[in-house]
Amino acid sequence: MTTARRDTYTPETLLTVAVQVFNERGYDGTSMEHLSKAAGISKSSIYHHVAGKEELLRRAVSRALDGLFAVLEEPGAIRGRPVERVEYVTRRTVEVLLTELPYVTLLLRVRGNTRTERWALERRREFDHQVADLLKAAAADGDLRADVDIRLATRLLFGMVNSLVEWYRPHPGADHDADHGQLADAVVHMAFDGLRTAP
Amino acid sequence: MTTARRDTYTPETLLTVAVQVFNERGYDGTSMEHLSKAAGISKSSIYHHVAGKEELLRRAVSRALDGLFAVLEEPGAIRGRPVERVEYVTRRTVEVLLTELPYVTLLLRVRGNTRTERWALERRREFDHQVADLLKAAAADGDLRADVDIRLATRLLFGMVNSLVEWYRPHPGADHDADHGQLADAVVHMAFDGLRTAP
DNA sequence: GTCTATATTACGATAGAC
DNA sequence: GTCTATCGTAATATAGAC
Repeated sequence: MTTARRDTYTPETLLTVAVQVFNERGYDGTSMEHLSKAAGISKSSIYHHVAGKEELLRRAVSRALDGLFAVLEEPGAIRGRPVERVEYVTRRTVEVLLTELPYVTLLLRVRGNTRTERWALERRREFDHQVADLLKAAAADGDLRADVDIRLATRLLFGMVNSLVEWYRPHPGADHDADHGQLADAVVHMAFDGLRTAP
Repeated sequence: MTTARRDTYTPETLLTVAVQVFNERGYDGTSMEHLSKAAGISKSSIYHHVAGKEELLRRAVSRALDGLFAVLEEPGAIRGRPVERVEYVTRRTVEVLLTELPYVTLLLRVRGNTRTERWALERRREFDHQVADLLKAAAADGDLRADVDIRLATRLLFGMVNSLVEWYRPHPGADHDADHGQLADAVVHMAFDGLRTAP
């Protein structure tokens, strides 16, 4: 395949740089000047690769959404008891979030000012809705505490999962898959079993 | 005291309008033009009340931080077993977050591009650190599951709590105190006891 | 593919009249 | 306290040379 070293940009490699800057400064707080400095090429050179700032945003959130929706198609998400499927989806969502960290981070910070942003928000809602349906089925099976409001539980669960983007940073030179798996386990454990010793 | 109706702005009443727009469009995505439209006065009139955009941000995040830090001074946060103090602080943090919703929302979205933003981030970290210390003490007492990493648990707990700003909207004409209390109960219950039926 | 130069618009903030 | 008019700067994006 291609070697890692590249001395000319493609839309893909440029995206890597752009998403990092977007996440540091915020999308609206990032100018094409900021991007050009970070990429080490001039502003006009960026326009040679992409149509503009919003295309970079669209590519980034698309990648994040594709990763998340793919989880819902995996065998573990469509077979078995609902409660097991929910746990599977939660675990895999954490893993995708960590693997595609910069892209998901950007997705979760979108506000809705442009058409692209509103489209992203809509697809996010659709994902959340599908997981909420799974939780509902698990509750109907009696596998979740009866006093839990499902809509609320879904939101708190995602709140916990999504908050990972606020602090997680990959460990240099570590086994990322193992790292992500452990973190996913911790999230699932806390969400479903709680923090307390003796319930 | 003063009547609710005001036909001229004060820094306080202007802040109410500004924070709402900031939360809808993002701070960086909000121009003085946007603010002037929302407030129904001209841009230059805004400068009569406040020094500029950043002062509005500073006032807003200060209010949020003051509310949060005040929780740590309450009797329930400084007396009793650590595990009870953690639960108390969690519950009260939720309540303050809901009572001061627009201000805390803005605080939680600050990126660090200006001096004001970096100051806000620093104070937030300090608050988180103090709660982490409480959790640590609760774990030392054996009141939290032994396999839980405290640093991680703190982050997930705050992730869950802070995510409320992403979807909670006050119910018009409802008893807000009761509403907030119920939500706080649900959050504490999920965090400490989990979602599952039979652990 | 990358550059310099520039068009054009939007932004934060100020001046000064009323 | 609010306005219109405007300044200076920084933004997105394009033109055209190399």
